[in-house]
Amino acid sequence: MATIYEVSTLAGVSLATVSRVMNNSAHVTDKTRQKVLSAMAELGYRPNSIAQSLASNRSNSVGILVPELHGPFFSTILSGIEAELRGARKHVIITVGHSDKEKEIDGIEFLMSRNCDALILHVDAVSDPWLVELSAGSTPIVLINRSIPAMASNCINLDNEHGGYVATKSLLELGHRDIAYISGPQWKKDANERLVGHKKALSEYGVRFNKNLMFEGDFHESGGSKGMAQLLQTGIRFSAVICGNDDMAAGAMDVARENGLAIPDDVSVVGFDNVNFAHFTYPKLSTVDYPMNDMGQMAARWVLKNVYEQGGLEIQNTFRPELISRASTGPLDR
Amino acid sequence: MATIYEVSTLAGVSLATVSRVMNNSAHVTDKTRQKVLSAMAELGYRPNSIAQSLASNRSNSVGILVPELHGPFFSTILSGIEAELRGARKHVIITVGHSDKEKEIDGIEFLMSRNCDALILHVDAVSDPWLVELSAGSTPIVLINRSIPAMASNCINLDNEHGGYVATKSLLELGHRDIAYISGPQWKKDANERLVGHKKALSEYGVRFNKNLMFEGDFHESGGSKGMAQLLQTGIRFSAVICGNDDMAAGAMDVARENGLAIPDDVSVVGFDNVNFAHFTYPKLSTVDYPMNDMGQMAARWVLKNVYEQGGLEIQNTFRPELISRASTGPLDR
DNA sequence: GGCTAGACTGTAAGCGCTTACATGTGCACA
DNA sequence: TGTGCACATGTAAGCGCTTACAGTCTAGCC
Repeated sequence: MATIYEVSTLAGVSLATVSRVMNNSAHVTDKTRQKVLSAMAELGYRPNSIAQSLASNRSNSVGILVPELHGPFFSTILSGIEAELRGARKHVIITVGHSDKEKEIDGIEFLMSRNCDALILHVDAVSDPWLVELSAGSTPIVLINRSIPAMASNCINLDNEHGGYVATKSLLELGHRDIAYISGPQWKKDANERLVGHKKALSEYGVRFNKNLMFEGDFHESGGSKGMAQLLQTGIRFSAVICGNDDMAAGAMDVARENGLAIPDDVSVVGFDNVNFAHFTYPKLSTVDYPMNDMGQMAARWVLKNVYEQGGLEIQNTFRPELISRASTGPLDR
Repeated sequence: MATIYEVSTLAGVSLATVSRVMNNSAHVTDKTRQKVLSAMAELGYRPNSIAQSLASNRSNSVGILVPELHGPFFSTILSGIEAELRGARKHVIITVGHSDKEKEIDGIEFLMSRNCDALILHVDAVSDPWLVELSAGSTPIVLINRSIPAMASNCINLDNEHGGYVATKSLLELGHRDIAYISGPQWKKDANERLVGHKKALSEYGVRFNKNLMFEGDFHESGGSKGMAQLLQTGIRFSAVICGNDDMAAGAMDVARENGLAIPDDVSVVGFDNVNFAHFTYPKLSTVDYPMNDMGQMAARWVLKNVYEQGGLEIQNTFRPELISRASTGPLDR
């Protein structure tokens, strides 16, 4: 691979001039520029971005950390980030945290050691104070799907509480009063906030939260299955169930059907996230729309604006989810 | 951030010794090693991997290019790659090609300019000869889901033809003879090979391929919908339809149902890929299992073996898909 | 013609590491 | 005591760029 040195000798100019042409960083006469450009073309020169990065202390790459790579949720976020950054000729280095504290820290350290210009993190396990401290360092940090007051402007998050609220309210409006809830793991903030919204809606309608109608799942399909199985076993009557995400909703619907329940006639089901398969389920799942792609895009835009100083960009820190009403919910009729 | 220089002065040794401790590259007395290690710990030192990479011409990172980031298919492949590489403390830099020639080349050039030690590519648009030439360069290349005889040992691929074959054969065995086919874009190799397998099975059973029962889709849900709509419009009778992938199968099933057809009683449907939502559809989709995770893992393993010289690894270049029989297919009864 | 400002280009010192080579040390052996 | 050798450590030259600073050249002015 040709180096800048070879380009400079072929063009008959100095290294510095070649560098200037590459970076448009100073006045270079058109004639010189042409010489350099044609030398580059002749040699098929491409700058070594590692060397650029070392010399300039800027890598034009943004580090991303997500809990998982597979599954529709995070891949859609990634897609939003990548598309936005790619348009600005920046690139992504992706790491996985598995919602595990050590792995998250390890991943972040790796990204920092790669001189990333900024980090976009979807972390679950590390603590708020740790993140606040991290963000006080020299590498800008954006948090996605997490809200920390001390660094609010670095957070791109969903109003999960509102999501939980609208999900529940939609059922209340349909006349349901005995509403079960299969939550995500409560140590995850988003799962917890959704539950808070649920309770808020209940209390607005004067319905008492019945903790026997709640099951704490794991955000996976199997958690939904288990949850539904357990709820049915209690023998307590319920006409609707809200699930912390769509995966669990799918599991819950399966088990409900296996137990001879018709959806939505016997039990209405609401999910959360509106992932790609939500409209493939049977019946098609009513769910709370999580604008993952948009939020990924917004996180990337934050970086473009605050790190790469691109002008004219509006940042929206909080997204308000809406209910997507499909066929898995119906009015209470008895 | 502390540099190796600060570590060396604090430990009272030379730069070279610190480097040796980091890389276990030569004999260093235990006493010296301890001094260095504690100096590192005291300073919270982490090596700058950009500088390491420039000096050693090795980046410990593997470049990945996939057509898309969103959707279950590629994200599962990525997940397989990342997990395997992560275990070996290697990292991934991910780029997207959008099945567009220019973007694919651009992405590959970016990855090479980042000094990736190897590239794992899922490319659709660039030509075989171009890839052969690329792979003759100094950066090792692995192709995933593509088979080029001239570089067969660098290819990790699915026997797509066999997949198309088993899908069709399963229907033939159920008694179907009028079998429609909604293919992927025929310029994509995998789509084409699946079709070849389909025809092969037909001819084995003495059934003529009817090109009026074929529709060329785009691998997206909407392509499946369009395909089914068009097939129904022809008025030609068919009792089963095979789709080039699961997304199209989902679209096709929807349209079939909208037209009053029962699945599988009026029409059997088979998909391809077995993506995450295949068992969420109604009825649950019979499909050809594409071991995306395993293949991603295998591509990563190839790199571990051939680039990072990790011993004891078996490479399997071709994977043979199997049919997953679910509820969307049934015997022909008339 | 001599002078100066401003535009262009070159020189060289790093960025934080790795590594070939040189040097130093201690020990076994004759 | 001298020799040779293996092991431990240091020295310094890069890796391919960026960029502060210095130098050269031209045009415009008195």
